[in-house]
Amino acid sequence: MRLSRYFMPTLREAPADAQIVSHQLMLRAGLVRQEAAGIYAWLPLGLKVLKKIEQVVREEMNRAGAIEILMPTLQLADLWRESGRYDDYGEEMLRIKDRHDRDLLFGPTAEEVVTDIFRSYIKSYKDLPKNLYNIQWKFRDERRPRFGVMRGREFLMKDAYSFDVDEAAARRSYNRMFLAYLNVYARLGLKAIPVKADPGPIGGDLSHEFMILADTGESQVFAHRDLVEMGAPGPDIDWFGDLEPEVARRTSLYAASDEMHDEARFAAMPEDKRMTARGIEVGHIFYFGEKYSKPMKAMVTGPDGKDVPAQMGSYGVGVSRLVAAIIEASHDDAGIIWPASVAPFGAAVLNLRAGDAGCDAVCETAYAALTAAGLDPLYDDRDDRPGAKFAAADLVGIPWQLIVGPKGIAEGVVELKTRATGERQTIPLDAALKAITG
RNA sequence: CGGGGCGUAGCGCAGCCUGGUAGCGCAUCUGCUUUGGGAGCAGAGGGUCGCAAGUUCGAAUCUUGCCGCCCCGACCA
Repeated sequence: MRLSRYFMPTLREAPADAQIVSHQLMLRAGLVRQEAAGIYAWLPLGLKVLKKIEQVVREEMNRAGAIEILMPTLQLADLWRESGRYDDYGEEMLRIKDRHDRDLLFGPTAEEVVTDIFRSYIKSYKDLPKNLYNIQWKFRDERRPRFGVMRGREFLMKDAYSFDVDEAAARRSYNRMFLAYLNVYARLGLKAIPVKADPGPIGGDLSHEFMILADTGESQVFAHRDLVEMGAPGPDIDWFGDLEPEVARRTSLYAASDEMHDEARFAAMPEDKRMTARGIEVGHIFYFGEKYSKPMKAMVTGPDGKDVPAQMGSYGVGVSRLVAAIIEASHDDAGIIWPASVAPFGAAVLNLRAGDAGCDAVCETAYAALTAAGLDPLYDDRDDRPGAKFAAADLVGIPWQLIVGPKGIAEGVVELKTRATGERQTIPLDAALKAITG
């Protein structure tokens, strides 16, 4: 993309409304524009990042055996009356009437809809397990939206729903999502730790929140230090084999957020292993059994010929929240530092003297080569000063900056800067291209 | 929802206390000079001062109501 033809409105100063660094940088780098409290328009750069995160989530869900569908944002109130949640959900639910005076709502989540889909088609234990997910906009009319897209009212969520014939099978479904989530965060360059979460009225131990560590996190996290560095299981595990040992290895170490914190257990750990930090919740998984299947009569016939309600679990990832969370975890004074997996462009070509024949020619060559290599480069061909280009490239956080100026041209070299480290090398163009394309 | 703060040009702010018809920086446009970390000079455009009512000869400024946004808290299957 040539920047002269693109739409990337950057701001030198952050709007006063933005208090936390990710929100400030998202506005300054032109990722989003606020339309109302907790409601944002996604500008080109922000949309690219959002789509990339979405794709990582999609790939890891698919790998773990989940199947993508797309459910509507507007849902019928009648379904929620079946589950009993229409009255329970309260003011957070945005309620709407259509022209026939029929009650609709903007979905804050989709248990009812997915259960309705499931019960319409699946009747036998032989068709289980099933895990259906979608990546769709949700609306929760939060009392106090804040921190930009971190806690918006409208937000993009990946929500998956598992269906099994009994609790043991549901636990296996749960384990698949548990490990798949760790892979998602690892691919996004995040260190996520699974913490024990409040399982709600169902009880048991099958509920975890995934927290990434950042000073601006809304939750306090207490955890065994080793969990942070344990890493993800990777894509090559046997997803439909026995995952229990792999999950147990990660859940046996202490980790809890404030509401589940057990000071005695925490204090029992060696002092150098105790870690206290702020965390951002970027995922929540749990098993809730028959909570929806029973009232909504989502029944399957078991091997013994008897009908039982499906055992369900649900698994959420805040996709739009992850954009902010990644920035919180990865930035410096100059701007955002995107992990390569979600960077809006793979590399930037900075023409320090647009209009100079030599600079133009080298930049065009580099731009074509990077495009051909699939890097999706951003070419800053604007008639502007070098300082403005450096500042913009740093701000929007593109991993590689290929800097082309008249000084280097005279000596047959360009400069290659790595955004994350600030490291620069002055080398011939072909060497720079090779370094970028690997 | 309780508490606090703020709404003045696209962004950041001053002016308000003590009423006299709106200003600064950045950004934008034009010209010239510049060109390796957000350039300099000269000129130009852009504002129902959140909305409404009131007080007053006169309101960005004082009063009242409403709306919007932000922060803290509570809340967050």
